[in-house]
Amino acid sequence: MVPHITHKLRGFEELEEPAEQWLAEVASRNLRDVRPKVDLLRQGDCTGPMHILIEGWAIRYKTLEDGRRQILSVLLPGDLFDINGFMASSMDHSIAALTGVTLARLDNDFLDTARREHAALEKALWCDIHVTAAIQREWSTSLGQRTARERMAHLLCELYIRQRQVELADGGRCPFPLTQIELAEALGMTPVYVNRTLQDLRREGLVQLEHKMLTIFDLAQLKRVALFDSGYLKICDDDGGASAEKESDYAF
Amino acid sequence: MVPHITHKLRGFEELEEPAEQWLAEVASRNLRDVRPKVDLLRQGDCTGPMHILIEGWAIRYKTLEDGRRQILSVLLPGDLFDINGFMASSMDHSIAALTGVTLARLDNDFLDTARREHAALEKALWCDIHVTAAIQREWSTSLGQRTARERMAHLLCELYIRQRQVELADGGRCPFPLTQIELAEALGMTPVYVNRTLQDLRREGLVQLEHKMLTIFDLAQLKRVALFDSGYLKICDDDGGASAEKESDYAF
DNA sequence: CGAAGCATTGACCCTATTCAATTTTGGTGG
DNA sequence: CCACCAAAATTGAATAGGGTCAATGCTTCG
Repeated sequence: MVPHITHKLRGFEELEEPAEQWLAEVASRNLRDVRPKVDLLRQGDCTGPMHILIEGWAIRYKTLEDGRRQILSVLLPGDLFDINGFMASSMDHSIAALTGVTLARLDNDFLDTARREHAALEKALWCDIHVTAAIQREWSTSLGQRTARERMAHLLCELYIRQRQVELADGGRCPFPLTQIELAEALGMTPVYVNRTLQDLRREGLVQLEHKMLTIFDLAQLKRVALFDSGYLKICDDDGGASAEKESDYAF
Repeated sequence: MVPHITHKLRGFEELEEPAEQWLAEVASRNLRDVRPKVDLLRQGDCTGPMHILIEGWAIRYKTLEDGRRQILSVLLPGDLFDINGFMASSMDHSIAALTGVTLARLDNDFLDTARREHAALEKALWCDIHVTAAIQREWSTSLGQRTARERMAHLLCELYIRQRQVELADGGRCPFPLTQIELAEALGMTPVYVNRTLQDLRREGLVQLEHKMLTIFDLAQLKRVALFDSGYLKICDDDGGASAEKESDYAF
């Protein structure tokens, strides 16, 4: 049973067998389960140790004094946080479990050990950090420049492709536990308009969203709608007419 | 003549004399001047070596296929880029000189040397990276949740305070070379509305923006308008009624 | 002194918000 | 298995925040 993070890191660097074993081991030690909606780390807290999200979805978010909330990014199985947290400073944002989640807490020497003993893996970790920052920038671009419809399409593409990278999506279908309210907080729009926007996309036969599952009927077209430029995720990102076929063709 | 970056890093960690000397030296070697509006690094390029921005302003930005452009952040004197660039991957965004700028190119072993020989300085560099990421998140929050007026006020606060950290601002006044068009691209709004928003803030006696200089008449009030929570910059951030007085009181 | 870029203004319009009501879903306990 | 409740999804109508278009004035700089 290969953990999700391994799939993701393989996309960045070829990993040696010992590195994969070590990774699988640290990803199965110090596990902790957290119930849905619980904050893992709150704005103002001291930063904690590094973690891998093993199962479930989490979010980073920021709250304004008056209660408005912006979801800053979505953490999927295989994602790391908080890197760099080790330098005692305080959190500028919060992290919360969206669904029930399982976390693996990493030892403080995780990065050092990776550097010393598994060079390729360390490089892959840096790539991952780099991609994480690129995702953040893409969100800014979406929020600043894309219309509601484009933003929605873009987020659906991102979350589908990122899940595909960790083997959680296939044939145009993937888990999608975000409520419309949460989508609204991520996209900087109102729940009402999220609903209407989703209906438009559905009516056009592009996507379907029910029972916490997303189905993308036409990924290529959805990407066109989103002005989605896959470069920033730097990995497998084929599409082809029907998203069910042609699941290969890595850009890396 | 202490370089701007030294002022900033001092805000994060007490620096030893040898560290400061080394920093001043690397900040004065391998200098390069670039004219206004020139791209330093373009979307799709391979990432280059690390640099310090010595003088002038630069921007990170991202362009959509159809030409829409989002400014992702503003680089001020003393800012570093691109950290982590060393791992051969391609740029997901561009960096351009906004004004004429002076850059110092850093050797590839810059971070390693810092780690080996100037521990406090290395820590300060990590803090800086951390703050840079926090700024990015704050922009997302602005773009997603704040109104045009709040966003504008917030950006003015940010750029004033960041300049104060590198001794470029004082008594409510600082350089401000952004055009209204560029402000629009940073704030995700149109130039026309930027103009109207600025006029509102001016009419209320909060700010003035002319001859590439920003004057903030009432920082405390401007922050209130912006829902500005200074924690994310983790440094000097007093205000007090009139922003001209009481330039002390560090939060770090 | 001319031209290009930037700032400003007015009028109109549209995307997305607000408010409020209704229906559906999912989870819980009896 | 059904009844119940809270949370989420959906709908409609009215509205506002900010965009669009187009014209004019102002700078700056070669």
